[in-house]
Amino acid sequence: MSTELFYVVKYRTRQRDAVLRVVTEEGKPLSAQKIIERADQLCPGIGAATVFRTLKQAVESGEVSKVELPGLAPHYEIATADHHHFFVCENCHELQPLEGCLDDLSKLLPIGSRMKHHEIVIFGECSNCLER
Amino acid sequence: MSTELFYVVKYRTRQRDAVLRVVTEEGKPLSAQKIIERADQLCPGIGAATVFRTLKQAVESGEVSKVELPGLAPHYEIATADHHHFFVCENCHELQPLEGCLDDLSKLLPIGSRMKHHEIVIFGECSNCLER
DNA sequence: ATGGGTGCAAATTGTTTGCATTTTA
DNA sequence: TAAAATGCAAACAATTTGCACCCAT
Repeated sequence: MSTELFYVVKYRTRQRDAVLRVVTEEGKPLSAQKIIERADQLCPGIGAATVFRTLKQAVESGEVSKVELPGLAPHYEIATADHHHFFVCENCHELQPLEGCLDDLSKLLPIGSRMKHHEIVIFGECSNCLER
Repeated sequence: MSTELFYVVKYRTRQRDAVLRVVTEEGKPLSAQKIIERADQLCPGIGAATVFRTLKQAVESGEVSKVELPGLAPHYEIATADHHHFFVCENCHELQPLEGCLDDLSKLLPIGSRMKHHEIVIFGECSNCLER
């Protein structure tokens, strides 16, 4: 009986959990397509709509951050408290979080405008790709 | 005769010229949709396909730069020699070119990777929107 | 039996492509 | 008359939505 209840509870949350597990375990932002692909491995037959719905809700609840970078589809990562930017490998298209930031951005700001936030992206080739 | 020839020559380049004229005259990057809209005013009935084709060719020839920013559709501007970034107003979604840049980006770079280029984007509210 | 979660398929949006026609040289 | 440009409509990719259904409470 208790095992049956356990199974039932697991079933109820299986799909949405799979999505969040994928996002959590990766440690770096993933595109929706990658998340769908991996969630489908954990949970075969999961619909893309479910993945998108789950991501949207998780972003709204603050559990997940939507990472938007130039020229790339939106990526998703588990929300963290720290402020960070990304390195984008132009070869393999993987992202790497960067530590630290530059703080003198305001000197670039147009007169009369107010800065709310900013984005810094470094493009190049990652160590993995350079080794080959 | 000569007037007829003149007319013919003008006709031949009307559509593609309209696209480049729109991009040139604006002085800041425009989205494809905005370009289509304005080109259609200059040159009613112009097809979206022609606009996209023209933009693609102009980018390939180096005449126009494709500007990709986080969360925005690609924008297009007349290519310039100088390196610059953009301010994005989150209210009206207009872009403003920024002067200057930050030069110590490499300190953020992951070990073993090579930087090819970078992007800095400042989001906020522009002076126009703040005044109201 | 009520309501949230789900998959499917249709709708949407933005862009690209194929193709027949027009225009140009 | 051969090559380039054009418009239309179909194709496309990524995401969203409508809807009927399943399943837990």
